[in-house]
Amino acid sequence: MRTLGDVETRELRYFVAVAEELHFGRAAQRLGMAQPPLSRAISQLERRLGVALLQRTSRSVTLTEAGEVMLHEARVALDAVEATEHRTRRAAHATVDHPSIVLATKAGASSELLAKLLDAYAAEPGSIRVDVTLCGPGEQTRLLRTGRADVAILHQPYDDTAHFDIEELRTEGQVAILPAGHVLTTREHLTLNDLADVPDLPLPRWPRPDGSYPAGPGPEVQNHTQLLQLISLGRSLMVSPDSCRSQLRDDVVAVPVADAPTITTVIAWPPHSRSRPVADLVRTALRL
Amino acid sequence: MRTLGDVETRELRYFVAVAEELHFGRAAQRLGMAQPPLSRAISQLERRLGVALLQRTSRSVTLTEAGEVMLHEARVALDAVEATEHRTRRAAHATVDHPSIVLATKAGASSELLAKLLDAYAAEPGSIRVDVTLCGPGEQTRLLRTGRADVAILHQPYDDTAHFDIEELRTEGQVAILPAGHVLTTREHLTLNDLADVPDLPLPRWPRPDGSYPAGPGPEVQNHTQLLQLISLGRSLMVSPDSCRSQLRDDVVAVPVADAPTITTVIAWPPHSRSRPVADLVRTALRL
DNA sequence: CAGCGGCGATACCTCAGCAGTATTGATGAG
DNA sequence: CTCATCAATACTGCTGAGGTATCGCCGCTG
Repeated sequence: MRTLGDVETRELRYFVAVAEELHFGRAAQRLGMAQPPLSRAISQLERRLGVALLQRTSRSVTLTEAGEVMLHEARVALDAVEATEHRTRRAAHATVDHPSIVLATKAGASSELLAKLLDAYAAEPGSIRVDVTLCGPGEQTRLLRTGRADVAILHQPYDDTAHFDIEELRTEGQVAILPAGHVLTTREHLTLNDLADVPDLPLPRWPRPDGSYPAGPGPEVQNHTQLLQLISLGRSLMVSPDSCRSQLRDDVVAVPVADAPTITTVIAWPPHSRSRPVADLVRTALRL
Repeated sequence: MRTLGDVETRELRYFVAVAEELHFGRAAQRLGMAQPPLSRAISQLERRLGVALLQRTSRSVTLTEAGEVMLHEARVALDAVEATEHRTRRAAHATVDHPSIVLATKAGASSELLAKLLDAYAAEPGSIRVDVTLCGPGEQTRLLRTGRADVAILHQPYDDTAHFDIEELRTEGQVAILPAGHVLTTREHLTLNDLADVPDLPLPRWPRPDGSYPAGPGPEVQNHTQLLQLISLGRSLMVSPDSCRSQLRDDVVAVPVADAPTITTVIAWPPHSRSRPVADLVRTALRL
């Protein structure tokens, strides 16, 4: 008989799968197992905790309030376990191989800032190799939480910085990127309201984490190059931090958006990091 | 055959036990199991990770660099798993029972501040019961990490706030608490150097987390009441935040210590807390 | 309203792998 | 050289995780 206080990661993974799918069959498939043992594992978990996590009818599965909490906490815990594995591996690797750190950043964002940072850090005494991982929006925090990256460049308020130590690097307003020659480009300033319903320039649709796209009129895009091309073709628009102006082609125009949220670029790292190189990199960033 | 990326909490618990004891036999005893399966489990873990965590001779066990990382990360991960369990239980409990939140604070610290906070919060609309857990120094952070508490009052720089969201409540200098009539009480200010080696007032010795005491000349103490009594008997001294003056008996005297680190009292909560009551409590604290 | 289909739970079985006992092998101390 | 200590190995037993077959519940449909 297993005692209380002995939850295994396997159980957490099972629960997260069911809680996300809200369907035992699909969850089992995703986990590469049969449905009955999954059902059993979940109800054992519930019995051991003495807590109902799911409300099941034969037609549907829903989360209880406690289940919602569990889902949230379990994701965090699983990330921490995964981070243990990755960071240990990387630590071992660093001792034999050349040490390096992994920096995660959103593709196409803050590139001059990043370039300056990497140059400045490389010039520091005792600096090591920095592997830059370009990832999709919102992916950086996950890499950092799961230990696949050591530092990340994030953008408040878009990215959730809750689990990290951060230092602010730069704060800037936002501009709308519009096709050259469009009516709106004649204005000095715009507001978000002006941009919400421009019939000929619908907002683009980005893929969700699972790869599907939300419904809507705008074009589906995977990256900023695509989007910029669509904008220059007069098919869409975007709102972006001020600093992106330096990289714009001349067939698009930037117009300040007065009431768009201010973007703060931050450098983030796991809260208990004891990595000397990470500390050096952060210090370098703050001196820029 | 278990695939990579499937570390179980059991393995982490085993590793932490061995890494802490640096002795397979004792670790096995602590885990309530025999030594051979523990040895096997650890070497399986190493093989699966492809990383040497321990250097064993038949006389001693030491951690490799990767092992140090693993120990640190594994503790964090295990706390997160434990937190999952506790918070889920508490969430379920809250829905049937009366909801409440648990506040952890160091015994004997910031009592007037805390009293004011609890009163002010109780007067708020929608406030719920607050269970106060008084714990030993440094214990608060563990309660918060493992989900046994929802908020804590911490004191920088003593407590490690790395894993939490915090708001500063108060900053204050420190004073030395001395027996009334002692020579040092005639001074306007003291320095830490003045206090380091007062032959008749040795610094007290507090228990370590495992219950043992460090060696030294000072008296062993378990709590502040004990220590205050020893001070009034002319056997010891202590350095404490300024605000403790209001609770002093008249047979001890407080003298400012010029170079002692400034103490910041902060309210801390887990970084991803979505608890409405916690947010209310923090807001109330900031308005004090 | 009866039959069908989808879905979670139950019953029962198999086997992987975890834990226990006994023993070996290595190494430092006396 | 011998003994004591401690981790690793060999072998065995059994718990419990996972698979298959099936049931029971319920919404849908003709």
